[in-house]
Amino acid sequence: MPRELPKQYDHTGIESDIYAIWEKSGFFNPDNLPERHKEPFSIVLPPPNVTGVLHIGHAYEDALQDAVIRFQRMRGKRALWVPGTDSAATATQPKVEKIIQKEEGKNRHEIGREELVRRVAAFAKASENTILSQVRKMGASLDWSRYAYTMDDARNTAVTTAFQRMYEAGLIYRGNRIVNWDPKGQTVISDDEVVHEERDAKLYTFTYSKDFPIPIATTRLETKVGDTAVAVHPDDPRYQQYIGKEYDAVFYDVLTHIKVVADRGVDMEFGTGALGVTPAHSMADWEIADKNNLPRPQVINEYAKMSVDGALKDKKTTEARELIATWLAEQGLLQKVENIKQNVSVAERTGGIIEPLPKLQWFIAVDKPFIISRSQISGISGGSETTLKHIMRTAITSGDVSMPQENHRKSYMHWIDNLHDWCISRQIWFGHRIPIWYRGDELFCGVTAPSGDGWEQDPDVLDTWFSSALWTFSTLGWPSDSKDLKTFHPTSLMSPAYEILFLWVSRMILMSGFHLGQVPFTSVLIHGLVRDSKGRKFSKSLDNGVDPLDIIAKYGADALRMGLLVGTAIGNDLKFDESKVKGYRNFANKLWNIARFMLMNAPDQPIATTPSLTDEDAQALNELSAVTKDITKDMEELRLYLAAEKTYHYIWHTFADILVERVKPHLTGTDPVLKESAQWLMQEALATSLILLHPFMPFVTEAIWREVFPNKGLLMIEPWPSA
RNA sequence: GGGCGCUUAGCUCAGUUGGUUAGAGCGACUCGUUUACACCGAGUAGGUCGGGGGUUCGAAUCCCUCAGCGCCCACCA
Repeated sequence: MPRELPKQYDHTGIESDIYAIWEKSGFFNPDNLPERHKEPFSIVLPPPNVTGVLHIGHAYEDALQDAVIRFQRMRGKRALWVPGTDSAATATQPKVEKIIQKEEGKNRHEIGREELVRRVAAFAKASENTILSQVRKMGASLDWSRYAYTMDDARNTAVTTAFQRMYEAGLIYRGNRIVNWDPKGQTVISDDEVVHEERDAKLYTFTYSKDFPIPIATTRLETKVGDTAVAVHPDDPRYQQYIGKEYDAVFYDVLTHIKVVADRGVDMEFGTGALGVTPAHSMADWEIADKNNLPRPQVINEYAKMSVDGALKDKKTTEARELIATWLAEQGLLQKVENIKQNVSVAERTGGIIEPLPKLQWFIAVDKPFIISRSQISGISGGSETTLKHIMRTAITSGDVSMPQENHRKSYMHWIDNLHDWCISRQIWFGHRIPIWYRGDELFCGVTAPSGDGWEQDPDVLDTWFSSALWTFSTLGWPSDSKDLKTFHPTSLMSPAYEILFLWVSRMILMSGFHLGQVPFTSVLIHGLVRDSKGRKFSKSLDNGVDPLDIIAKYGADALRMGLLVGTAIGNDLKFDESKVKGYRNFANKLWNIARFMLMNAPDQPIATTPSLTDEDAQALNELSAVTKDITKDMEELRLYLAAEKTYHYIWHTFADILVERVKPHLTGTDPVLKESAQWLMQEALATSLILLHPFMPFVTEAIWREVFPNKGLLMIEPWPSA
């Protein structure tokens, strides 16, 4: 008796039912896959923020990676996709602090470190389920049994072990350096978290005192009480005669001692051609002072207030600037004041104006030679001398990590060339605390606290990217020599947004290279950002957000996945277009109706062996086989947008529009040969179509598969046609 | 200042190592109540591939140049 499907495909309900069936099957876990799945293929999900909600960018990333992992699984690979979440401490702690401030009127110092950390951790854990259930809604075939969290025990062990080993290798050191201090967030931030904003500023030209021969220009008068030198270009005829001379001056009410030094970095054209050197409050000046062995007094503190003794003490920097300007004018030392545009460094997260300060921080030395004990990276042999920077460069140039998008590869190499030591300490409380303990002059570095009394742990925590950098192997059991690590590392693919190429991708290469002598992944597919229909980034202030869950509710996850993937070359930004998603909802219905039609005209049982076929039907199957081959190649070479579009096109404009129409009379006619040939064609074309489309639209294809081939197993592990 | 891109139909974009009349989706227009589907079907219009020059038998594709747009990095005190 022919079965009959409803006239319309309704994704509501079906999607969660299908996901439950998949999860129950156990096939998300490669250990449960049938015998034929031998060769490993692994991806580690870029962990979303544990306190976050699924946004359209995640949806895109999930669609992309799930398509790849489903394809590889059907091809017979031992496919593993590892899920996880990130504590994202620098985002999470302030969030919780804000809540506490609002509800209890207390700041973090009133709460205390231990209690705050406990609360932040609890908050993070409580929000975990939100993001995880949302990722499930996308249809992501993640192995939940291997779920990892950056702050769970296994990952904590990995982090402290990694720190200890690098410390012992001499690659982690503590140093006094000018860092980007964010007075608002009360922490150091990395260069990558600093943004530059153009602001109006006043450029003051003045001399320190009446007998000081060289005028200098600055926008930051208040820092000048901390000057210890004036730098001029060695070839500058105006100032050559003064090089090496030293002067005393009472600047405002601070006794300063200024030496004139030569430095080729000084631009003779800018300002007066002379640079007032403030070693403690400028990166460039710090280096000049270092070269010339000059003192480096700090005159501004962590709260962006003056710390110099005298009348300026505890004044805000802006206030001190006004006071000094007035004083200079009164003394007749101020030559001119100009209004200029200036780029101000601002903390991306808090909006605080960066105050460069000298601070004791922990760093990873990227240029320091060390002996790598073992290495599988081409061009770096075990036991040879190398540097972390060299590893990061070689991983790409050797091709061990394939980064086929040339533009991204170029900017990666350019970034490596300009890379400085990585400051890994942060002055917040929630996060991986630096595994260093002090007792008097003693210092201990270890995975666990030292025994004995009087030890105090370093108060700082690690940059969140430190733990993220270990992610490909910390999720697979490292530091133990686990089976997973041996089987699935290096992972097969990493697919991050270009935003985090430097922050994350490069640092994974660094860590994996040092700790395992391996690359973390063998290929990188960098994707673009999802923007709104006008090409703007999604942001709260623009209120242009699109909630993927709303879209899923309206059109289904399958349609959303297609809408995100089709027609966008991977690596370029894409504009989110709801009408496109709607189109793929219609497509799901089209496919559903092909199946409906087929079932209406099908024999009771699927035909087991090829019957005698008409020439036309045989040719149609040959064409399908050619299409399959083409699509398979696109999938292998990660041209997912083409594979998806071609599949769509075949199903709608060849299968539905041409084949179905052509065989209709045969199916309803009386010639048994024509009829059986047509039935076979329908059955085969549908089966292949479902397989080809499954990586992109897993729900509707699996749902149809269950209706049409109830005696077969799950479509998600159906073998991909070998073509 | 250094680096990387983009400019193809009204809109959003493909075009996979240069190869026959440049493609898709959406939109527009015309026609269609055929029992798979109106979340549909049949069809039509629409592009000198940003401008100019060059290489080649052949260029949207390679080179030079001009114009416009964007991103990343650094940052002048």
